[in-house]
Amino acid sequence: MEELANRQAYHHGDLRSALIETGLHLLKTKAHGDIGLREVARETGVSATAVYRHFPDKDALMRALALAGYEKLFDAQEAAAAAKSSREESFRATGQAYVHFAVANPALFGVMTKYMSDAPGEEARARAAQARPGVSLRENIASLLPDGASKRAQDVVAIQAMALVHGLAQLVLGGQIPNDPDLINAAVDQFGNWRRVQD
Amino acid sequence: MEELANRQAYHHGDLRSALIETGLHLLKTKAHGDIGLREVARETGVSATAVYRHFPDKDALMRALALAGYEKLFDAQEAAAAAKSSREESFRATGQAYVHFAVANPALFGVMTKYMSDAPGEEARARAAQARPGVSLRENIASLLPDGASKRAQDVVAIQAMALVHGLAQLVLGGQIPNDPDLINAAVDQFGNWRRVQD
DNA sequence: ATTGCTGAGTTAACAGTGTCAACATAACGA
DNA sequence: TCGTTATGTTGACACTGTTAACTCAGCAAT
Repeated sequence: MEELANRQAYHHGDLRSALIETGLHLLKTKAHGDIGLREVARETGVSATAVYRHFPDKDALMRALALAGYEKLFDAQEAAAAAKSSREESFRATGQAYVHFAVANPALFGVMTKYMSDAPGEEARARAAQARPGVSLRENIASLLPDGASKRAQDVVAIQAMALVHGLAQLVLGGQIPNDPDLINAAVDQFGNWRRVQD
Repeated sequence: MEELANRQAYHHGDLRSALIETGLHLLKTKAHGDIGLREVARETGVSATAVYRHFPDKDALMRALALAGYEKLFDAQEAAAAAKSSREESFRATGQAYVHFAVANPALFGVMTKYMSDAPGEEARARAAQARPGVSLRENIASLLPDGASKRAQDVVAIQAMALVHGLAQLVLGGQIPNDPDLINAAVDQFGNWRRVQD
């Protein structure tokens, strides 16, 4: 029986990975709305309480999914920036990649923002992964500033860049601004323009 | 008995208002996390199913709360902008008011973004109220553009302004950037600077 | 090899949720 | 005064996250 085989497989410890995998799969097809602990357990072909052998509670499972999402997002940003040569083009690519990732994976992005926010005693790896997309933007934008720019100026510009792409993503997902790639890209691009003339 | 008096009062039709009121009260004290239909009914001193005489389902109740929130936000923006004289100062004030409102009412703001997004067949009043804060920003920012600015340029700048303030709010609430009013205000202010030099 | 322990899964149950159906009753117009 | 209708009620259903008690595979040590 394949069930027996699966159960034996899970017994070696890859149930945790399997849960995350089906979780990501569910989020890919959901588009909107939350995902349930029982739902992912059921879809994995395992009892609901089996989840608790690998995660202390639902939040922990969702944070693991969020972590996987942030890693995917970071990969997408790197891939987008790799093709570009200039620093400015790299910044634009990473920013646009952020928004496009959110639009392409709305449910996953929702989980990322909902469960990764303010992670209290999370492991260092998780916090690092979450911060990476922001750091990515931060480095690219900092390289565009004048050499003598103050740390304060760098902070402000970095925060603006993060807020711009995060806000764009959220507004498009919320339907408050149309999902028009040209418009989105223009909004990101002109931020780069701004930086060049700024103080 | 006050209970009897309340029930009689509700019978005249102000239960709907009462539910919204206690809902807003609950959101004020919650800080984080969702609110429940049964919870607000219980707190109002009424049975859970009574809610269904005034709202078709939980989503409708939450959208009503979101609507009330948007109206409050708009009032806060107007109050902040009223004191200012120049258009540029008005824009800054409305933008900062947006972020500060979100930080001051995190749970309510969460409901606004979660339930007001993509309202399908909502009444015109609701959509209008939701759009008002954005319109507020839009008008203020448009007035800063050169007279001959294309509609496209206006759209892009308006979207950037909305994304900036919305993103700032979300990032502060998520703990991804520190809740430092000076930093936030600086981020909003320098967006105004940018506009002035832009093409 | 048997024994016993531990890790990883199971079922059963509990509190809580949103929602529906059936019932009660207050308020008002004929 | 008497229905009718709007506005409440209780009871139930399916679902959720979570806990407790149980089963049992697989490995370590005698």
